[in-house]
Amino acid sequence: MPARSKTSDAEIVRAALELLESRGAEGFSMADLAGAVGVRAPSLYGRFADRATLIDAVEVEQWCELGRRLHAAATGRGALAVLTRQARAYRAFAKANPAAYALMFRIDADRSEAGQAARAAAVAASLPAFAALVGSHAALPAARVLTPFLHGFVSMELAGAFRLGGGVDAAFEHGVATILRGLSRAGRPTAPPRRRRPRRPP
Amino acid sequence: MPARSKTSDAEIVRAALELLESRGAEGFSMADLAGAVGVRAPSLYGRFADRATLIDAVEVEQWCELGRRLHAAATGRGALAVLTRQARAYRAFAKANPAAYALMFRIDADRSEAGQAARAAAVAASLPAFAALVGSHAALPAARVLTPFLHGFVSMELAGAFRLGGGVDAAFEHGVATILRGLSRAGRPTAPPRRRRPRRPP
DNA sequence: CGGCCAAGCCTAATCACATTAGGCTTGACC
DNA sequence: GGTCAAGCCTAATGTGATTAGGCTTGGCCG
Repeated sequence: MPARSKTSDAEIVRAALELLESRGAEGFSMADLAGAVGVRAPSLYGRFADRATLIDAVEVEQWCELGRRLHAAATGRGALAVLTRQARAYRAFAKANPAAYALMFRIDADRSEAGQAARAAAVAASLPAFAALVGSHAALPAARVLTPFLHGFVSMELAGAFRLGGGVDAAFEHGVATILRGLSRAGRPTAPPRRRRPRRPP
Repeated sequence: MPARSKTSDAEIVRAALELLESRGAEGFSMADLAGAVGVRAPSLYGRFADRATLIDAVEVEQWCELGRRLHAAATGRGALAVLTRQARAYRAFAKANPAAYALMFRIDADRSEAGQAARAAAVAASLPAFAALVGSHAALPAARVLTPFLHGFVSMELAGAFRLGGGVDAAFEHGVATILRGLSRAGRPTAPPRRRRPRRPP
């Protein structure tokens, strides 16, 4: 590989994230990004097909990061405690990286393979705790109650909803607790078995 | 007012919404929009300061529309039934107008006054039902559990999450039911009174 | 009735970016 | 000591928002 690089894919992605966070999705230009890593705009196209691809790479990176944090929050025992910790980690991540977070959930844009995978991996981080809480059969439906709440809550928070007064932190804790309570009591989705431990000896 | 107009603010907003829905937020250009209402791009600037202002107007219009639908769904009695109906109306609206929905919750962009108000009005449509369910004291915290779930769910659905299998419709119903169950049983947020009907005779 | 004037449009710039074309340099490898 | 691909760069090109300046229309006032 002749001619040593002035930068790297990883550095570009990192710089892009930084720019995105500081100036918002608007005001983010290829030229600025290039400047941030010490090259000219056209040089970026040797590494990423176009702006969309680049942004996609940032998104993937952020899904991985979120996955890491959720895994980190999964230590300790007690499904309720773990899920609560993960919920807080999730919100903290979103608030610390609002632009990236917006990216991760932008509605348009077809996802790349890598994006799908990274997202799925992140989401999967909390499945074990759900399984412990409601049984492996009901884990996915249960995740589909808390996860949307988390996403909805932080995205509304970031979008500046919640202006009717009252503490936002308290509302969050209240929501998590309410949902976990609703989940742990009863609440089978369609028609799974009543209890775990199937296949008893005949 | 001399020189009769070829179009109107309202028609422009309507056309913009249509374009937005059909081509996505990208691919939406002032020139296309102008063409759709029979004028040239620069003429739009006589009515809206710039693209952002125009998009804002679309957003406000959509908040009003959502508010109308939620109000329409609020008929009939039984707080649980009303909230369930509103939840379905909410999801139906989002799925029918995905681009508009994305607009309504875009994270960046400072909201205009009108935007704030329209949003608040829409959100307020379900407060009475929550009050009936959990008492007026706890209505707001309760709304802040279900509403984020609704938003999170449909926005994840639109963003193409939920690929791990299982019926999405069923997951939605399950989520709504779970949360309403969690809310109706117990679940006071911070430290409000145990029961309604305060102020008993001394 | 004829002139005045603002509203509403239009055409022709201007500007900011993304993206492409074509070419120079460097250093690994022969 | 020459070859060649990687990695950059400068100079276009193209698209889309936005601005500048001017034409037309029709209500209204004398």
